[in-house]
Amino acid sequence: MAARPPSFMIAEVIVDIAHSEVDKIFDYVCGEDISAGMRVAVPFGRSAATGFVMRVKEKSDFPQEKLKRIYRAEEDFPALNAECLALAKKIAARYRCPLALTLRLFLPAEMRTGKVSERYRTVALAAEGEFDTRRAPQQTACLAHLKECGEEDAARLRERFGAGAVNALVKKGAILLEERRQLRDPYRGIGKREEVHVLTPAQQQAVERISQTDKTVTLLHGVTGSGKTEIYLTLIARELEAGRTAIFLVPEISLTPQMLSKLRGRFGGEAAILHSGLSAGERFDEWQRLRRGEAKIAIGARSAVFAPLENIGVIVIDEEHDGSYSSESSPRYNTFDIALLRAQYNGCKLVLGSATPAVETYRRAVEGEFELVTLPNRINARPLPDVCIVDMRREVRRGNASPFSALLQEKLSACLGAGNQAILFLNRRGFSQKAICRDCGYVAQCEHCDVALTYHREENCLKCHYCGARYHMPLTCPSCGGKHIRYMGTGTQRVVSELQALYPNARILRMDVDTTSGKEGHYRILKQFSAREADILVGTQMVAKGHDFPAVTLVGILDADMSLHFPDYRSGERTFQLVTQVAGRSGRAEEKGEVVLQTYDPENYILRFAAQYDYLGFYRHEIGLRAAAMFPPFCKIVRVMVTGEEEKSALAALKAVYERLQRLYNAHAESFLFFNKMHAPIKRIQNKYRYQVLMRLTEPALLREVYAACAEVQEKNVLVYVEENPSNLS
DNA sequence: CGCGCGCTCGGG
DNA sequence: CCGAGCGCGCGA
Repeated sequence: MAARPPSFMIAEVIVDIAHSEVDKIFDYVCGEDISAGMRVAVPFGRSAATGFVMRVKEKSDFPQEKLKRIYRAEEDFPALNAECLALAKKIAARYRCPLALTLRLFLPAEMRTGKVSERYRTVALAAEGEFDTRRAPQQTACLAHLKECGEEDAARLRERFGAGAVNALVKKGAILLEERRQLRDPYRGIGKREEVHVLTPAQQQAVERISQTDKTVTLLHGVTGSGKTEIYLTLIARELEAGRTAIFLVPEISLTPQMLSKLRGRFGGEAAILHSGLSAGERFDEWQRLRRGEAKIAIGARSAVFAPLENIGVIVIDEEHDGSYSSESSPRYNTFDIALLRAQYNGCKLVLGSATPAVETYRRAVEGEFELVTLPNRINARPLPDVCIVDMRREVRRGNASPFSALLQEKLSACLGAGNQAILFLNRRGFSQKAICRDCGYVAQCEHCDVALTYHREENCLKCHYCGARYHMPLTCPSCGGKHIRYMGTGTQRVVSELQALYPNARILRMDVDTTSGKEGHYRILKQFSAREADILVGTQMVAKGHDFPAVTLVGILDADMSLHFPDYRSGERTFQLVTQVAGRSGRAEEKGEVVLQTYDPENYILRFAAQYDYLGFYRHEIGLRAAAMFPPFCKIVRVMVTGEEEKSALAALKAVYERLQRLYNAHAESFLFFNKMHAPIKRIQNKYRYQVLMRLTEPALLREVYAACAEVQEKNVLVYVEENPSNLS
């Protein structure tokens, strides 16, 4: 006779406490009802904790008598599947963070805190057979009603016929009560079932190339309006037909109701939406639908990459260049990295889409690591708007001190005269930080780093955020000797007041952080503008994304180069993306659009290429510069941040981590382009002192050691973390 | 992370 | 000699 398996098992548990001290496996005794991936309640120390079952085994190496028993399972199903468990381990190893932290990524936060559970409603059904209700007219009526409509919500029944009558009927056995799970359904009713669109030959070809390539990753590079979305939807639909699932990722802000309606229209209830705008209950239920396999497509911002799906057929990352795909808190994962792991695990395709791909992504495509599919034409061959570059230095010389060039004023008048709408875009990135000469366009730069210097008001000096060098403020321009050196751009408020003076009859809407409170605020303003309650919309970055305004025929970019000299190696790339995106707001309907691009640097190659919609030209130029200066993708910029409220302990931690890193530097000096420790450019944020060790590495494998060094010096009161190619060096 | 144990120091 | 304060290490 075969040996019977033991009636109890051992569960390997990670307690849900995000601390390196308890980041290890604890063995517990459990029954047959416990399986890997389940959340469980366990005795821990002198109290209880929740934990994740990583594995179930037959025998423990830990002394038998010391083992305790799991109290219970938190749910009757494993919250995490095998893939999620494997992924959580990989992410924890890569970013050197406690496993509990990465396991949490896979669950809706509400589930952990226990504040949310499934919602049930009670349904009443009429039972078979005859029941005596002769002396109770309410009961008779109730039963008749129930027989007629088959079933009814119990609460409504009580409301109508009285709780007493209903309870009596239940007691008699005339009514059966049944608990049913009820889903809180966000966006119920939006999106009508749509006919499947017929693809253009170019779209069809793109779909086939993506399906047939043997590369895991495809970069779909298509100009605005080239129909990328329809390609994604077709790929997703194909996978669903084959019985697989899909993840569709979009940048944080682009989950507009328009987009949702389109997806719902195409996929109906098979699409589950995960994003921050949902209520806790809704998010929990959408997650639950995915986990149970009731929904097959997860749509959402970066966190949706952790969707509880199995058998994934395709993962799409739309607008792949968008900064919101990088996490800003621990673990600072990159959505692409996670998506790639999942694609490899599932043996499926990962599609990256953009009109303006990140330089690093495009390089990986041209180098052959990714399949590159290009859509050079708009779907109905409608031309892109013409872009006029205006030299603002000439405007200043002519005595025009207003934020609007003569050309822009002329075109604005024509636009408003024709009854159309206009958008004025104010590029506030790097606002009030750089020193620019209003006469010749000179921008103060660091001697060693080839990036613009940042003006520090409190010390009245210019600093380089890359090497920490300090410079005196120039009184006269070193280039032309002029005295009109300015430190500030123009705020939206001033633009609006000057605009109103020029066009007293125009209805002007302003959109920036001051006028928008939360996401609702954005939305309200965009809706107003869309409903043509205003003629001109003045705004910052926010106006660039989402939303079609068919009546907009003119876009003015007031200071296109404000983001150009931002102290970030990606400032050129960002400017190109921004200009392309803003220009895309003009002329969406029949009428051709126009764009006026104002700049103090009209010769700038980025603006030239952007005005021509020449991504390839931009890329070739930019990659050459990056190679010459040894910036990413030819190196990795790594910043180790040390922050803490006590200056002393923060400094001690900085010293400790610097010592370890210095050893690494000494051993691999040839792989370091730069290595230094210093104050972070902003020395204190929210009462926390900030120090940093800045490195530029040519050998990415050294990153592991950097993470290790940080994990070693991690202690309480101080936070030590690693940023890879940080987008914001403040 | 949260707790208790034990070491240390100060008071009468 | 005893009590309060804090730092360390444990938790299965």
